[in-house]
Amino acid sequence: MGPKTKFTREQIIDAAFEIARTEGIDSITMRKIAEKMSSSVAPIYVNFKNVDELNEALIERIISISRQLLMEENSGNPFSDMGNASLRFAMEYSVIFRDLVAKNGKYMQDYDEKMMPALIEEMQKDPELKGFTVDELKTILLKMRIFQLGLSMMAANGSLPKEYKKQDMMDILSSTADDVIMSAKIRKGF
Amino acid sequence: MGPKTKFTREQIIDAAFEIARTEGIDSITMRKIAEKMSSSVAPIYVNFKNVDELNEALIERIISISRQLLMEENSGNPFSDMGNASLRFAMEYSVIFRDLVAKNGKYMQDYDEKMMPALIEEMQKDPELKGFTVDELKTILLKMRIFQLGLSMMAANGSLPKEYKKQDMMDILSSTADDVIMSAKIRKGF
DNA sequence: ATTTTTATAAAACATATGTTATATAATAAG
DNA sequence: CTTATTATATAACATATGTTTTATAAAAAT
Repeated sequence: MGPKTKFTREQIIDAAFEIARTEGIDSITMRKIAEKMSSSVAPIYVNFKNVDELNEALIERIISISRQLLMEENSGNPFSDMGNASLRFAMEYSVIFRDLVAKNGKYMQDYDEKMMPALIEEMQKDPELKGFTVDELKTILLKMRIFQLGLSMMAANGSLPKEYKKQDMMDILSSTADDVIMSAKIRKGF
Repeated sequence: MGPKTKFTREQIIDAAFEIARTEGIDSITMRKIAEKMSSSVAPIYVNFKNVDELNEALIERIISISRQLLMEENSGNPFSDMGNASLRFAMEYSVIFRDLVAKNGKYMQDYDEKMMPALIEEMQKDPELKGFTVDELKTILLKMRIFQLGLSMMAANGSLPKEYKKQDMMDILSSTADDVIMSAKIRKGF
């Protein structure tokens, strides 16, 4: 029933991901993928109807990797976990991170909106955050999501101070979280 | 000495900018520019050696517009002015803003590094910020730059809450600035 | 008035890229 | 062993795009 398969769907996605990682998603071409696998473009078209379908598979792969990074974080503090996972992704896959943030509000947005309710729930359990209304918690969360995006973006762009290491980034993230929460408490009169 | 010029360098940059504004910088092509001007590509090559030179001119135009936006802000508070200018740019030219942040750490970076010393100086004059060391001021400034980038990015991506207007964005920016400064004071024992 | 210069248009050229068609050979089915 | 299937390579095709060439006409210089 035909010769043995030499190039699998996964290998093709691997090659595409590697190009995206180093040169950016827009730099992917069928011929480049083939070259990276030392094949022709034929195996690609056996596994994918066209370039759009391949891109979908690539996005899935990227999402799966980001999910993996998040699962590897387990401090117990979901804020911190999401911040660290986001930072790690932004640093390890900076080109892709920039592409995603710039091009696709969509995926990020869906992802965020899916996480929001769970995060609010987690916050409500946090003794540190007792006494806040849901609206107040939402504001705190929004501020932190904004800061986290800015921080990850700067990390990906290399526009943080040169001496900044990952730990410094995590520190400033956590310090700003403290700022926001402490100020919210003071405003409430705690 | 030749027929009257029908298409000036400025008109060409205008057309390129309009394409960048609506479709993104990468979507600019010589033929699209020509079509927008109802000309052939010939006038473009009279005014620019090649596409790289045109892109340089476009970047200059973009920088000049962002400078213009900043000059139009004059609250007296340089923080607030930069934040508002950044937000306005992100909202009015969201596609270009995303392109710039994603592709060109370079320009943004040069710009930021040029502004930093002036901003630190302004902060030292602010009575609100009396008593902080330069390093402490730098940390406050960094936090605010990070937040501002995240906020502008979210504004450009439309990923802020739907009901958020520009005023709400300016409010949350200013509120977070308060958070950061208030917390810094408390840490110092003020 | 003639010539020269040059802004523009139109077409051609070179290259890149997605996609499809064709040929080949390896494997399974009979 | 023969045939059918199919994974792969190669080449071809269609389109997009940067750039150059050629032709034309308008303005200036002579």
